[in-house]
Amino acid sequence: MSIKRNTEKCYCITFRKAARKLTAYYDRMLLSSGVTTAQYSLLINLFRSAPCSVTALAKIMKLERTTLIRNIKPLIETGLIQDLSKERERDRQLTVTEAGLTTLEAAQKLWEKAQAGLKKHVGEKKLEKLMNTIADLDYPAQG
Amino acid sequence: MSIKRNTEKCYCITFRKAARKLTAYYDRMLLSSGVTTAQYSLLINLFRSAPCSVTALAKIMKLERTTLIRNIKPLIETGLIQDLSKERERDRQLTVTEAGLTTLEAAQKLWEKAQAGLKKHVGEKKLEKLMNTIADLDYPAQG
DNA sequence: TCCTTTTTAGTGTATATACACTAAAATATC
DNA sequence: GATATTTTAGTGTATATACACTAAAAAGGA
Repeated sequence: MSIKRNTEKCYCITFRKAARKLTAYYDRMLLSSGVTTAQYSLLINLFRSAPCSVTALAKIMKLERTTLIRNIKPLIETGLIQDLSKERERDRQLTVTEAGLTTLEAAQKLWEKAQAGLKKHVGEKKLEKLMNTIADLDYPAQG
Repeated sequence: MSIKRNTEKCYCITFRKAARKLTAYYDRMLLSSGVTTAQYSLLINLFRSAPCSVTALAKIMKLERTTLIRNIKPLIETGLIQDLSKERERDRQLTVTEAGLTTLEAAQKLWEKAQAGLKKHVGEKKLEKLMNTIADLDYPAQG
């Protein structure tokens, strides 16, 4: 049994914590719109591509399709998204509803404030550099 | 109704995606140990501080206490963690079990490989810089 | 046309996360 | 010592995520 007590910081955990903090900031900013940051992302992406199937939207958003199905659910229930496809039709035709557009408009304004606030706080150059770095990151297949 | 179709990339969403990818890489690396990266993190942190209450561990890990309670559950069920506190005692006394230590030892070796693999792939300097940047990030309170 | 393959959607189950709330134990205060 | 306050744990509920699997529709090929 030889377990090291002191190890370097875990890159993964550090990253996850930062992502949570950042999410909390954005969610706080979007609070009055009634949607979360993930939901805003879903709405704006659907808005751009509607009418759109779940699979197509998942590809656009680079999200697991089954995750998207789950994320869409509360938005359909609250009437922000609707499915125009017919009974027994395979491809869904998701669109943003009128109510969804109203929400989206409000959320976008808040989101812009969030982006601007972050830029101001962190520094745009630093932020851009950071984003470019992490967006390009890919990982070893096996290690 | 004025919703912008083309906006800059969302810093939050970009970050979340990167965190998911990174997590997938670490989880893949730890697969044969039987624990996820988050569970490894929990185990090693508890190992360092045991016996330890939920609240204390949450502070150490900078995690929501109620989140930790939920994360601990499967580890108690699979016998990797145990609670030595007595009936009706308030403070929990969480410790890593023998089985937990065995798992932890294996997981730590894999985790080290994951860290090393990432360093090699991304470049240690770049990675360190990135981590320092994101660890220090804090966010506007209101925007 | 019939059969096979591919595509699409969805469910079951699980981890990870957090907020609001309750319950109870421990501590402080009078 | 009795009461008020603080601390600790835990549950209810919800979003976010992903893997394994099933079902059914659509497309392709013989």
